[in-house]
Amino acid sequence: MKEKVRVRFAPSPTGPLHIGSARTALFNWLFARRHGGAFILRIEDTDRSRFVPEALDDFVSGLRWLGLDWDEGPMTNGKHGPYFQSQRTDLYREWGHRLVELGHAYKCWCSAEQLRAARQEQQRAGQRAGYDRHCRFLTSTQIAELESASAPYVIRFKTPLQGATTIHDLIRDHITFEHDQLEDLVLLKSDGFPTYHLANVVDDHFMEISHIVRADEWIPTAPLHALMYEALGWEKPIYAHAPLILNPSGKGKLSKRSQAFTDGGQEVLIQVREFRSAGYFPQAVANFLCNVGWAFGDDREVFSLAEAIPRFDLKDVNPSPARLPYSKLEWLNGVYIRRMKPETLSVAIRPFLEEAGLAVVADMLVRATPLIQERIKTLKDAVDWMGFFFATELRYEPTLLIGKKMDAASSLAALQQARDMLASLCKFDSVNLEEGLRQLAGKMNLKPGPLFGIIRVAVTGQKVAPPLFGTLSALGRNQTLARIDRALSHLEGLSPRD
RNA sequence: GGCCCAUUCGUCUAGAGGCCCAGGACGCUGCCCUCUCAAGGCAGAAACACGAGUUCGAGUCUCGUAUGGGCCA
Repeated sequence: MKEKVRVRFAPSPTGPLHIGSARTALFNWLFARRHGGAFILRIEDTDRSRFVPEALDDFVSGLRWLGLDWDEGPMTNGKHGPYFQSQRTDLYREWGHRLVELGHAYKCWCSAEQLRAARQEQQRAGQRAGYDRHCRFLTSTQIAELESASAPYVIRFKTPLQGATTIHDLIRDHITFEHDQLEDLVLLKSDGFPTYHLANVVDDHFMEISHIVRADEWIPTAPLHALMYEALGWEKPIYAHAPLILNPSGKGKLSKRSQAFTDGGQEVLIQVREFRSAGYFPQAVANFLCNVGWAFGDDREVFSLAEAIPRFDLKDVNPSPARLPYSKLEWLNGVYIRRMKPETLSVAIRPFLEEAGLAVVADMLVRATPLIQERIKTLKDAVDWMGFFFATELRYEPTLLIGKKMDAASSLAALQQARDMLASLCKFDSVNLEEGLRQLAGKMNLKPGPLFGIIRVAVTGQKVAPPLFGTLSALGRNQTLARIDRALSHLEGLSPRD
């Protein structure tokens, strides 16, 4: 076993950073940090047809946002670069041919038509599908002939026909594959580009990767890779196949989805950047991801990555696939929000308000933030909870102004008296407001609830809003009175008096 | 269809043979607090897929079945 822990996260730049990939990256990172090892970022960009140029930026910003820093890879130094597979194709070609020289791989000249015909023949005969190994058994004269015709070929791995390969996996112990179930897969394509298998094995070897932590879905390729290491005489890394993340329905893996969708009313986020723009904190998302497939211990659910590092071990990762408990993320994000300093929170909230088109007033924001801190679950929630502070004109159904068990006329009278009292109140702060309004309710023989409700709608335009007295005081006397005046005219419209 | 993986409350999980008539968390329900909504407090409902075996004893080990999933076709 290699003495130094070196792990890698090796995404293909085919789209934005997926939450499932992020979880794999997180486990790699935790493992590296736990053992004082290196976390390497490698970009597997040999598939030109699916290449998305913006993907790299998205990976970089997504990983950084989550707090996962890499020791080697794009934008950092490293002795094992380059870290883009597209810049290493000579290496793959070299080792692909070396495998042929060593007798562990062979050139295959079969055309697409030949392959299709062979497959159909196998199906008809009820045999196992897969390449029929035609070129594996070519005679040397046949090979020489094809070589001299310089016909296009691929390089296939020569899988042993008998025996079995056992993969040692940190998360699931041993997994054994019979060789007669394996295929002679393509390593090097006819255009000279490597397949995933070749590039992966070559890179992991030369980058001195000690542990391969990847998703469950790669288990079937593990025996091929192990066989390749053996053929090349290279030391094998240790495998750890992390459980898959499933769709919320439990049907199918989440990775198949590329962007957010709605499932039974629940918004299902897929891309890391979607979590970000939905108003989740990176600490909460990272914490949340840790709790799927792994447990901190001591019945603790809330913790930082720094706290997780010393306790993390791949051996403790739960092998069964899981869905993301999104409702738990909401709760967790709320926990982080409640723990923050209000000033910090208001800074985080601001862009979300602006995004919603609100004209944010800085000191109003600072005054209002404590009122909503324990009520919002995401930063985006702030738009609904404090948007009215910044609205120039409130829009609401005037009948909402009618108090519970009251009519328009009595509501109008109550609001009018409240307005007079608020206008004359000596100090417009929470304590005074509460005292004044409660006294007023008593004087008018009203229960406080209905009265406060009328004022709440008048001032916020909503039936549900932050605590009334704090809201009024944060809003200030002028705004409060102006909004009440508007409400009074609404009520007058509802109760025409002669 | 072949190979492979997995299976504890609705969900995420703890549990490495007796500490488990199974613990925590989210969610849900009820009560308390209360100006609405939250937050908080208290209480509650809720699970070892099934069947054999090993063992004095199995959620925990073995095998089979079922179900779900992955890869390939």
